[in-house]
Amino acid sequence: MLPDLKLAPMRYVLAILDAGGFHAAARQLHRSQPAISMAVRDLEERLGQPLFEKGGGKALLTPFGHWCVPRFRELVAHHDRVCRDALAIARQQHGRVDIAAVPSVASRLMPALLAGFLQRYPGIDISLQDGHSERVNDMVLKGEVELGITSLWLPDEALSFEALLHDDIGVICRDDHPLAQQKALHWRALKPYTLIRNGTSRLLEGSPAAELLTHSTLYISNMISLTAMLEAGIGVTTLPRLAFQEEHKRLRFIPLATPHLERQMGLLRRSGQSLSPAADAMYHYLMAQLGEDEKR
Amino acid sequence: MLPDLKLAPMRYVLAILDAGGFHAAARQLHRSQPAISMAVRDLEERLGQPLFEKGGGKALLTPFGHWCVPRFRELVAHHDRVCRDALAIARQQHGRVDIAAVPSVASRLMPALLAGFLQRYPGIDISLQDGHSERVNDMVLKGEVELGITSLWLPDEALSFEALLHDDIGVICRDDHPLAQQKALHWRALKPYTLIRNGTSRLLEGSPAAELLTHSTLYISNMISLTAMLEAGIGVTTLPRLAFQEEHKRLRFIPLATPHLERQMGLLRRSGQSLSPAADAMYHYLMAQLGEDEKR
DNA sequence: TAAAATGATCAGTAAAACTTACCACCTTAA
DNA sequence: TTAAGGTGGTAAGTTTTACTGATCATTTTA
Repeated sequence: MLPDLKLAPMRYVLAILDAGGFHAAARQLHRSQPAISMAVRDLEERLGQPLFEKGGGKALLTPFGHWCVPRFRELVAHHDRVCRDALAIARQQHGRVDIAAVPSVASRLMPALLAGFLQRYPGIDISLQDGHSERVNDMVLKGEVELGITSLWLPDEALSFEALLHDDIGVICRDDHPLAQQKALHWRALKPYTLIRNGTSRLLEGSPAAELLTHSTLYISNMISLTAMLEAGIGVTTLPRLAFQEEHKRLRFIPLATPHLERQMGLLRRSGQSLSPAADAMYHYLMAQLGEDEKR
Repeated sequence: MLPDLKLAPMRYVLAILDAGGFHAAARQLHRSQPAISMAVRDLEERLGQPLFEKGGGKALLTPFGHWCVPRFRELVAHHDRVCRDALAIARQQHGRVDIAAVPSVASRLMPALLAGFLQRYPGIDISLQDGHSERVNDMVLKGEVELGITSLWLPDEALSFEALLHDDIGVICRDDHPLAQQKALHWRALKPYTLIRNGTSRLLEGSPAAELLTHSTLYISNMISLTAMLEAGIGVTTLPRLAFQEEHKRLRFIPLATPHLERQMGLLRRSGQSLSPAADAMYHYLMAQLGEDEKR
């Protein structure tokens, strides 16, 4: 019923009009002139009506041709628009990535990383939101974001995790605290002091230092409240180094030497679901940037 | 720069989604399954990004595929719409004809003809306007209408005329007029009577009867005024038979036997300019209908 | 665990699109 | 007038593209 009209002959028709003749169109399209003639004739046969007047020496449209040409123009323009947009996205010149990151990464690492990414891929829109590790995990799993930066949580069938960097656990205390001058600590050195637990305290679980948690009576989830407590000298806490905000002048970070604890930070994505071109660019960019940092 | 993305592979992609798989799509499209696979792979290569997830057994879209598919849908739908409309016009299922006709034809012949045409081509819009022969000529020449029905005026390079029917010239008089009972007349029989000239009187020119015009002092262009004059018994006039309105009970039409005068009615169109499909249908319809009438 | 799906691959083939060479026609300029 | 330079159309042959049929590797279903 519908003879499948191809776009190329329509392009030829438009070129004939724009260039003002079959020969001129052929030159413009880098085709031979007979190719144009034959394609146009074929198109006319499919339509069942001529598009060009046959008699005169010049290329003039029939009334039917006059009706067709504007629609051909629109259709070809539509086609080109779709192609251009699709290619721009495929080539990562446009697009959008939604990322989630654990607060420490989001605030300490991402600003510099995203600045570099934006420079490299000026057309890509980025959305970054932070959340604790379970939330990041969940957002990736539910497809709310394509990429997550978090410490490895539960290994999951539906998620794939690529390690990026290690983040050492240490103790945070005020500069006048007895431990403040130490270079490294054994976990037992903490026993005499008040330990404030926080969201990252679970990183101690499964290690000898877990014993400390059982004696702790204070839990603060909010980082601002936590630093306020520490600055007030109420006690000490453990944090990954990245989560320690160096701008607090009176607080010190002392690495925990025994046991040596670290959290593994990495890129989380859904397995079995490939990334959008933009997210793919982000994925490889982060791997390259942070993998490099790791080597130093 | 722009790899020319063809519509067929886009159709394949859509069919894969609709049918739920490569095999099902192949069946639906009456193609072999490898044809689908290869076309999709080619499309993906042109875009530079896969559209379908490769791992799993099922046909699932990548995020990039999800972005592309709605645009492919729109584009394909646009293409089909243009094709369908163009074919409908080419096949004379839609379209528009503008016609002009001399008043006698417009009022006496066209109603029945157009009724038949409308029945045969229900989708075609028709515009009919009347005017005297020079005006019809002019409208065709200026492209205001595609077809004109008129008596041959000046043979013109830019116009082509196809004869349709002969229209005999006769005399119109009231039923109580001395000539009213005649079957046919010689022009000299009119000499004693008042001759009212009208727009068609020029048809007498170039014949012996032209002498009558020189003695006529009354010219009425409007047909309603003319019949009123005739019914009032003011005089007689000459008219082509078609222009004589038979519903005037007191008026008689007597053919002019010597000289036998007739106007040649025909279809006028621009030469060198082909007709729109709808006008072409009208052209051939009129030729067939009136040519047939002529034979009877 | 066999059977029946899925999609991918490869060689061969049929169809399309294109090129080269040539023709017929019209217009323009010497 | 003729010849040159333009128009587009035609025919044979070649390249490119699109497709089929047979076959394979996997995964899913029974």
